[in-house]
Amino acid sequence: MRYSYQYPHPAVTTDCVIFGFDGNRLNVLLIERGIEPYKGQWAFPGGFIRMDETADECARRELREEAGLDDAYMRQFYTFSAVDRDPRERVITIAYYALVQQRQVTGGDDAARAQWFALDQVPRLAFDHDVILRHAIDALRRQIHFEPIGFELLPQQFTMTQLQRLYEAVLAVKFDRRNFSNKMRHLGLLDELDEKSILPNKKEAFLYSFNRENYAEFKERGFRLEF
Amino acid sequence: MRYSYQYPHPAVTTDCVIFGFDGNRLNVLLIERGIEPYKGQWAFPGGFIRMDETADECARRELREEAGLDDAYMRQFYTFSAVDRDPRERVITIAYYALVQQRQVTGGDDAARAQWFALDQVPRLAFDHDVILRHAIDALRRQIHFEPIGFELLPQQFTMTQLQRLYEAVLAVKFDRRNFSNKMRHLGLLDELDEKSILPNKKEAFLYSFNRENYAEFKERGFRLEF
DNA sequence: TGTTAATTGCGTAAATTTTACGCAATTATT
DNA sequence: AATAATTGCGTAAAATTTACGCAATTAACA
Repeated sequence: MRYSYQYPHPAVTTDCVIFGFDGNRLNVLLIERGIEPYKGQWAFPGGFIRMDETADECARRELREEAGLDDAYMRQFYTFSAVDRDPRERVITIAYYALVQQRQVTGGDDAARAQWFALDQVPRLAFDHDVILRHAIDALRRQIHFEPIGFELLPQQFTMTQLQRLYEAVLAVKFDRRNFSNKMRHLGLLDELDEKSILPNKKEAFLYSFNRENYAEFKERGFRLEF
Repeated sequence: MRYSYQYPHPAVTTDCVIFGFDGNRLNVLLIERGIEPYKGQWAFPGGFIRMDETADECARRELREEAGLDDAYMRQFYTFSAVDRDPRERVITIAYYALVQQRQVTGGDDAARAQWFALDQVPRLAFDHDVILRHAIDALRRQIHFEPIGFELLPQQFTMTQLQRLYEAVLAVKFDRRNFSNKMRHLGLLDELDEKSILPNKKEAFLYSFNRENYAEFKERGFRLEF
């Protein structure tokens, strides 16, 4: 008991919902807790903020320490402050979601066990992390309308079908293959590459990459897919 | 110095950007600080979170205490955590914006002085509140595409022109009067009332009100105005 | 009181975008 | 060799967006 204040202070943590895309479905990376409370249950990587780091830095550090992930796309989406969301003490958590290429991480490292779960197979989570997950999905869906966020989930080069599967997975809808392709190509967000893909069990297809020059403008002006 | 912890805890506050609409422009309500730091400078109403209240409750309490506002529409939009954003100690603030009918509040009450400022006439603000304001405007613009948020800023009954002015003020664009009206009426979001308005210096016009039944669906599915 | 300007209601034609498909060519599977 | 899946390239119809016209009413002002 070494740090004292005139008024009570809550503890502050960051938690990070990590979304990955396996080419077909959207998944989340969970960590099995090694300590109480909720020992043995699944939770998002996260931890207490240090006095010399911002929330962004904290979230990024936890991501590295607990999930072995560097350079992930991250976004703060909500701060959860229910009074009794942590049994130990008053803890307010600043929640982020991250988008990563799923193959980057397979197992976690260190002591903790990390595992990918499909969105409809997520077990009961520690703390109020169920609530946090629901909010994260909502935030991601909202964001995907305004920003070409999905590109963070795909490899540098991808086929149109891969891109479509991603959008379908995030928004939980189905698009017409030809219309999706037409719309995407006319948006100017993609560069059509000369190469073609060689994917297992697939016919070869054109490869695309993300056009960084137009990225900023689409972030500003927003863009929307039919649905 | 009466509250001690094993690890250092940051202080946590909420701050609230209050948007009002005067029929023509979007304004923010600022409070002149009566105490150090930044005494005499303008800032958003806000204050330290209590251990028995959520951030939502805290923001609502501060709104009532400092701006005399009850029942405002409020929304958390970002948490600011720069290490030295407060000269006193490490303070993390959970930021909200509120939408109110501007006539509800004129002057603040209590000791503090409250005043409406047009967005382009906001003075230098205390702390990092300039940054917070910028983020709040961005968040509001983003939100207005998905949710019929603007209705919180208008009286129960309003004319189509009033609604258009509101959207124009928030998005900083101009719409064609006839197209705006057509689109809005076809959206099904409005109830056309039998009454007509009697506004000063205006020709009488039909009054509309917000159709609460369709509100939820539009929150879900989103809707977008041309621009 | 007469004239001008602003405001409102009600259109409509053209341009653009969305939507719903067809069809042939290539590749994997059996 | 036959069948199914995948991809590329269209196109016509439907729906929406965009850019205006025009008359009627009210306010403002000479």
